[in-house]
Amino acid sequence: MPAKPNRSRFFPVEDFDLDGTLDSGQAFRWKKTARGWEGVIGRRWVCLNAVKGGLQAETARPNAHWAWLAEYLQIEAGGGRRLGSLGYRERMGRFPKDRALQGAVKACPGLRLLRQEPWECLASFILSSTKQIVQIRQIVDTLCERYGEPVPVPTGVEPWNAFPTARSLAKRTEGQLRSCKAGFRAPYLLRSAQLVAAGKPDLGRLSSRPLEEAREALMALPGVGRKIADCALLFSLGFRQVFPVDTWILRALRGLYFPGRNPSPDELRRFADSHFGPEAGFAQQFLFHAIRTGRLEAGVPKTTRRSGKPKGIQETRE
DNA sequence: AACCAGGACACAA
DNA sequence: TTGTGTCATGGT
Repeated sequence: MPAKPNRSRFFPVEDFDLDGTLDSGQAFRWKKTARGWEGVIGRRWVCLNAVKGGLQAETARPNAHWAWLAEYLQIEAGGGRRLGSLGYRERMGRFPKDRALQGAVKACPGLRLLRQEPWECLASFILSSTKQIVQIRQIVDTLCERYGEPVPVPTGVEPWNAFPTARSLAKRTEGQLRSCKAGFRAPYLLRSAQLVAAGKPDLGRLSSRPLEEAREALMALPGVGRKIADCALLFSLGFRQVFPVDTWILRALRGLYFPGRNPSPDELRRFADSHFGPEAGFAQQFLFHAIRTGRLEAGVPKTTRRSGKPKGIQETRE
């Protein structure tokens, strides 16, 4: 069925905000250049551009099929009809109809969830703790530069490397990883790489296991707590119901859903699990991006002490 | 120039 | 269980 292998391909899709999605803190390697959004997926260099009616993709080598890219972007692979938008809107239709989330959705049209390589995603988030997104990118870039395999790029494009495999990182020393500015995360990354390289756990198989088992397996890795495990589950293993609670979301939930109160992170996780439903992770990405880009005011100063009584959330009727 | 960043962990109380 | 200090580095 595939046409003859080609280096470029048009994906008809509506409601895909490429800028927002590739710069929303879920993936850390995309760079906007004069050519477009450049990045590496697996061992392939890719350049993406938003064009009328969809996305235009360019690769370095001809592709017999493009399923790998459709999978990453979470859009339909088929050509011809316009696809990808239906599922998108259907999923948003499963969101709760509260004012805060609906505001975030309206503020971030076309924001999408990607499906990344599990190891790259997990390793990136191990490096994310108490780091700003720009700094995570910097560490990841350095790791790729030093320990990733070169991938083919078109002539005239700067060299790109793949994200280093777990096996590659497992061979390094803690000092080497620290010199990539990984700081206190270096031993976590090293030991996790060694375990993953040994198949403990086999990341590729986690996506077909029950959520709790997959989460438990991830949290057994050094440097992987609840939040980082949840990011890997959501962004790379297909568990769309998982709602990672980080400092941004913590403040957002408190400000938007519990004004005047100060629930614990654990309580907020329980609230999120019961409130946001089967697309909770998708909802989280809207809240996160809306708050982080200043399009939605959480308006709550950070506090460590908790007090106050619960207030009902605001509901808007359809 | 302080303050804080898409946290995890060991260790109190 | 829930609360603290610590970890390394750099942006704002």
